[in-house]
Amino acid sequence: MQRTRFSAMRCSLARSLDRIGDWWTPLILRDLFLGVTRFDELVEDLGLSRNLLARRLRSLVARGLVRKVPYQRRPLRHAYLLSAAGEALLPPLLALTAWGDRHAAPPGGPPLRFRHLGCGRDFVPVVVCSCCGEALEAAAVEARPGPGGAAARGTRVVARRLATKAR
Amino acid sequence: MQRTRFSAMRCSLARSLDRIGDWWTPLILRDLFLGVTRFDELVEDLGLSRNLLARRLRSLVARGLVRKVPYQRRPLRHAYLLSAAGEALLPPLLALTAWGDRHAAPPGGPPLRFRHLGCGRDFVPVVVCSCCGEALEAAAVEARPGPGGAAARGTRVVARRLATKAR
DNA sequence: TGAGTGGGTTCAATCAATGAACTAACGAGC
DNA sequence: GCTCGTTAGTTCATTGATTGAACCCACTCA
Repeated sequence: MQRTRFSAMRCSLARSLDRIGDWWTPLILRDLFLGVTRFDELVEDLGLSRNLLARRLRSLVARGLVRKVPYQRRPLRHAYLLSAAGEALLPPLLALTAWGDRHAAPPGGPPLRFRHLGCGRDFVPVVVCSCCGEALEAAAVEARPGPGGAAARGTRVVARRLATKAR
Repeated sequence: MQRTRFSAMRCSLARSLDRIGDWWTPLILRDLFLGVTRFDELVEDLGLSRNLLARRLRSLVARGLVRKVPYQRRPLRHAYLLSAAGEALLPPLLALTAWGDRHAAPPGGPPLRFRHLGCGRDFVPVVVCSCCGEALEAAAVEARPGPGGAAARGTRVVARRLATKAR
């Protein structure tokens, strides 16, 4: 009767959520990106229990999203830094943040702004098509079966549904 | 001792997670987008308890991400459809899915492919800068304080850290 | 009248999160 | 040598969330 894990599902969103879908995990990753990288800083910033933070960090390190790196010796102390895979999560999380700015904004406007060092300006993240560069909208996206598809838990009905337009 | 809600945090990522961060919720939204829109279909596809699905759908409808729409009368039956705000979540979720394809791929390759009806080709979602159109990378993004920022829970340390580079 | 369908609710058992208290290694100062 | 302060955790009881099974109800069709 353990909580259902998503890792076995034949769906990349489920497999992403298996890595970062736990309560607090995306906020921990955000803090690591923002430079809040030490255990006690994370506890103070987020206000979560030390207990849970330790467990989440262990899991993130084990899955290769975070590295535990010493920032001083004598006494030995560690900071938690994003790995390459962890940094690759930033753009999706930024896109989610932008959704929050638009559809769940806190009083007073966006709490954080982001500047792109490439062009030097404040920006909004936009998700575009890799082929034509156009901004994506739900109505213009069609799902089709991929090579790794299967009718496992999480795609039982979806697999049937997609098979019809397999082409 | 209730589970910490993220809604009061002065951080748009936290406020997004307050809406869709619950266990199962992003997968429910994915299924609605893929056309799995009825209660029993969702139960069969995902394998979650009817109990929990009912609670999640109620919450999504209450928050305006999903609409409950009759698809037949006699007997009256409802389908759950994405609202405009719910559809706006698709691009961020697609970006997260693409991360899963790269960094947590299931055996056999991507389970789903997506086609952009704008250009007619299969694509990968890319998160770009709204100003220059360049693909975003963590190293080229700098966070700065916004108008709605504050040192509440979730941004205690972050707010201090950002104040130094306020200008 | 009886079975079937779709869409839920109720309930007990177990897992996960919370918050407080505790541990431990080390250095600094007296 | 001894105590105090830092940093980074661990342990534990309490409460909340998830699970899976069983049940309910309105409605239709044979």
